[in-house]
Amino acid sequence: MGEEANAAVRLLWGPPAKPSRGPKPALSLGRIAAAGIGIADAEGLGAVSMQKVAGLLDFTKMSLYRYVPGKAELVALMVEAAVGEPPAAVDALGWREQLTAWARQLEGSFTRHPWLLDATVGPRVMGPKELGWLERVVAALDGHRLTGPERMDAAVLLAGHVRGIAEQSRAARPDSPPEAEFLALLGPLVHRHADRFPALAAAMTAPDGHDRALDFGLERILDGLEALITRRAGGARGAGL
Amino acid sequence: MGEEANAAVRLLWGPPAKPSRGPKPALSLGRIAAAGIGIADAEGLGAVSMQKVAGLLDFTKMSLYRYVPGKAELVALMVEAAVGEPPAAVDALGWREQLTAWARQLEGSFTRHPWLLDATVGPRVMGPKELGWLERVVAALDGHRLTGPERMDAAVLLAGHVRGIAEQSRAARPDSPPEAEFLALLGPLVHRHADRFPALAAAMTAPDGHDRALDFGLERILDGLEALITRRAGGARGAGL
DNA sequence: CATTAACTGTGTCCGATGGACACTGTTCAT
DNA sequence: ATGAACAGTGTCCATCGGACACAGTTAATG
Repeated sequence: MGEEANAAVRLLWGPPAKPSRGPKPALSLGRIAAAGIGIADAEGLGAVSMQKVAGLLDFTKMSLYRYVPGKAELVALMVEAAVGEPPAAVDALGWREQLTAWARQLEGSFTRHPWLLDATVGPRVMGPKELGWLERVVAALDGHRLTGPERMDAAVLLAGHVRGIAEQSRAARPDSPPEAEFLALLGPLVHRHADRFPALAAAMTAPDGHDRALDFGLERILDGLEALITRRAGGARGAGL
Repeated sequence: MGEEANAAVRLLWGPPAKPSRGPKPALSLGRIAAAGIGIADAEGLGAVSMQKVAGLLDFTKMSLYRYVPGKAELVALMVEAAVGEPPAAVDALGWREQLTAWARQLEGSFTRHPWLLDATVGPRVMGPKELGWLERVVAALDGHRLTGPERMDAAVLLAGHVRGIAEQSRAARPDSPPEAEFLALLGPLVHRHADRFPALAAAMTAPDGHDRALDFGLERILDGLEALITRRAGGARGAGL
């Protein structure tokens, strides 16, 4: 059990390379991942196939299997390379500012590589960079009397929000590899059935720009966290535990 | 453009059936969707193929195409059937209680049908039931001086949180169709590289039960929304606009 | 009642996918 | 120099979604 998972771990966490006997590898994990990212950026994750990646590098499909155990691991490498390094911790800033910058940067990654949304669903092995992003959130919340699980939960909350915003703004974008006008389809649909969706019909005026939408949720979350932090800091001791 | 999208709209929103001339259809959209859901529940969304669905109904693969234009629309039907009806609005309850119940019920749907997480990524046409869920959030926030886009943003925020929690708790479940022990893999990984992830290593004690994790984020979000609502209600008029 | 047009389900075929496996050729350690 | 380890290739396979032509069935029409 977990053979394949361990293979992914070795790829993402293992040593960068080991000198060996035979001919020198003409390819590298980095080049393979970059080729995959190029395809995914241009045509979506669904267009990434072993054939296309190999073709882009002027190699045969099967040669890739010398470097990567399978497609899942290829995608894992692509994700790890595409999320990039997490933003550096700036101790001078407060936790609110740090988390705000974190969320904006993460949203930027999702915008640059929309397929990241598809590639990061479901149980998977996270690479060091992806874990680094998580680390930054938890670290920013250190020293505020939040328990370990609470800090983790806050990170999940923040990441989930950014994901949701990125997904929504991707659907609204008119380019996108798959199709388009889904938002243009949704508007008339809601208004045509305004009797069944009165609140929606009333609320759907202009679709909030995704910057606004990101900031709205972000400020609600941070306000909620701040309330918890100040409550813990020393304020009312009566609020049970 | 949008031909296929319109086909999906017709399937999800169109009339239930129209009496016609030829032989009576032996199948129905409902049965087909149910068969697909059965497979997805048991083996994951990836295991859902036209062949398997047809086989489960003792039909040929191609017969399904008489009912459904393609696999994307099949999945759309499955989603619409699996999310189920949104919780009824209980006017007696406050918005906090309504949204809490909403989030818990949605999380329940994701738990019952983990593949919903995979099926609801990316731009797609939403069915009436899925839209109904959205409607309930927006309706619950009516009458609190929030703008239309703000209420929509709040819905996205809430839905994103539930998604995030569901995804995390799916990864932690030991059954799951694809693989397992990803969380069991993550723990040792973090602690082995505790130098690179000090905050994570400190915070990763016990993985918060998913009930706790859901409620944590939920309360932060609701606190944040409440702060905004009371601020709008009439309090400080000095907070610009 | 006979005809006909519409509709349903099936069989066959296709291109593309991920992957297994055996094979040739290259290179380094001995 | 020789042999083991390794890189890249070619061939093959099951499975996928889907196109298309066809035969069987049924209801509306005369």
